[in-house]
Amino acid sequence: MTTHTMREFSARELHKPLFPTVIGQPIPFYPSGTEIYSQGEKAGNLFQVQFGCVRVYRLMADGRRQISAFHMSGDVFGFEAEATHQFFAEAIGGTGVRKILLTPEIAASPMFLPLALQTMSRAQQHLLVLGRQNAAERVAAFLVDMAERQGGLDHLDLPMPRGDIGDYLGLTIETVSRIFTKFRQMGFIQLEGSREVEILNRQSLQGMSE
Amino acid sequence: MTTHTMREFSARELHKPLFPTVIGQPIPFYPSGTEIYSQGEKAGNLFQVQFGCVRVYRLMADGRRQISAFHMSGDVFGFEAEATHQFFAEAIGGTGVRKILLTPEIAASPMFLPLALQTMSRAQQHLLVLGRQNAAERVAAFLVDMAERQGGLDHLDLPMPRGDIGDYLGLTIETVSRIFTKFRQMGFIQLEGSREVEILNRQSLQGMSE
DNA sequence: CGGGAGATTGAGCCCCGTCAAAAACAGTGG
DNA sequence: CCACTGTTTTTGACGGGGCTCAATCTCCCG
Repeated sequence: MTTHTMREFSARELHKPLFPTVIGQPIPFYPSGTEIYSQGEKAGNLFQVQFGCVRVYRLMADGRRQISAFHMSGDVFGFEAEATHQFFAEAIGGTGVRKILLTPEIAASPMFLPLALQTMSRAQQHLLVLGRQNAAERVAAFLVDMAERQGGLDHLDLPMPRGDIGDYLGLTIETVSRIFTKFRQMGFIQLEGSREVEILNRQSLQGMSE
Repeated sequence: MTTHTMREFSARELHKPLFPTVIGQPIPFYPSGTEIYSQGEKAGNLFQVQFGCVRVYRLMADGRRQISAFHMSGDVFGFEAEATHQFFAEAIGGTGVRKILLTPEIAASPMFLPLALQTMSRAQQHLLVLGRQNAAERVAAFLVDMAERQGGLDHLDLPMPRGDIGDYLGLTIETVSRIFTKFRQMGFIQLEGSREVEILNRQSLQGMSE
């Protein structure tokens, strides 16, 4: 594990809180790869990403992994139907995560239900991708989704490594890499390093993922 | 479309209502294959299955279909993050569905959130199946899940045709059929017609789907 | 008994997973 | 600034699981 410097963040860097934060707590900083919660742990808190990115996933006994969602700046996650967490949540790269104590008042707040339903809706949308789309369509859908979530610009950052993308899309790391190469050769995207993507032909990507 | 006789159902046949029903409405009966709601339609109602079975699905432009859930007697469905439905819901076989007007009081009821979260949780669980399990594991998971939802007995009814199972599991109808045959040959299940399954070796099925 | 929908079975192929190696990249210390 | 090391990504060769196409079978109902 690489060492990281804990630091305080200025208010301007941080997302506007949707709910009151636990009083007196500094925004916790999670170094790359560290656990936010784990399967079996008692649930009952929500989390809001302030900066960075979080992966939420399940593991099978033999190590196969399915990432059910990536959460980016502003996203609220940690909704659970059970009393204990059914998933693992980990920071991807250094990530700031605000913890929200899940009180009855917050559960009754008008912000709460729409956020829970958004998590549901994203999962349902992703079922179509995993169940019925081929590798190229999955990667295209992923790029379009990431671009939208980063403000709809043509330039986007991928905070996560290829392995995470594969485990999110139900593909292997090699297949993801091959599709990226293919899209580059077809002139759909341009890569600047492995984590930065320039979308050159959004039409084609969008059409492919529908 | 086959013709069906509309009839009234005695109170004993019906599930105990979780929420008050729309006054004066008889429980609607949906003949096999009929639409309950469709994509783009205005959302804002919940539905509770009284008997029979419902499939909720999405379609791609080229006709590929992903069933995101089956809903059986007692289940509540129709939760949406948006103002319009993002899915189609259809009866499988003759099905009774109670409509629940989604008033602010019901949305605030203590029953409501857990039901919404259960829909979310089921979708997330299904992501692992679609993303990371092979055909045999998917069918095993499906059988175990259906058995649990029918009271944990070793005998279970499959209200839906093979095509629906395929579109739920992200497989073709042929692959589903082949796996059923394989499980029969391995002594895991016994088939009585195509819609009734006797589970002979639950251990193996369960172990396969974990 | 006949007709039709659904289910099963078979043959062949292709997409994507597996295994392996090379290349690109990042970090560390000299 | 560069050499060294470990990690991530890319690329290649190959095989297999599941899809496609097609034929047959089973099960209902009339």
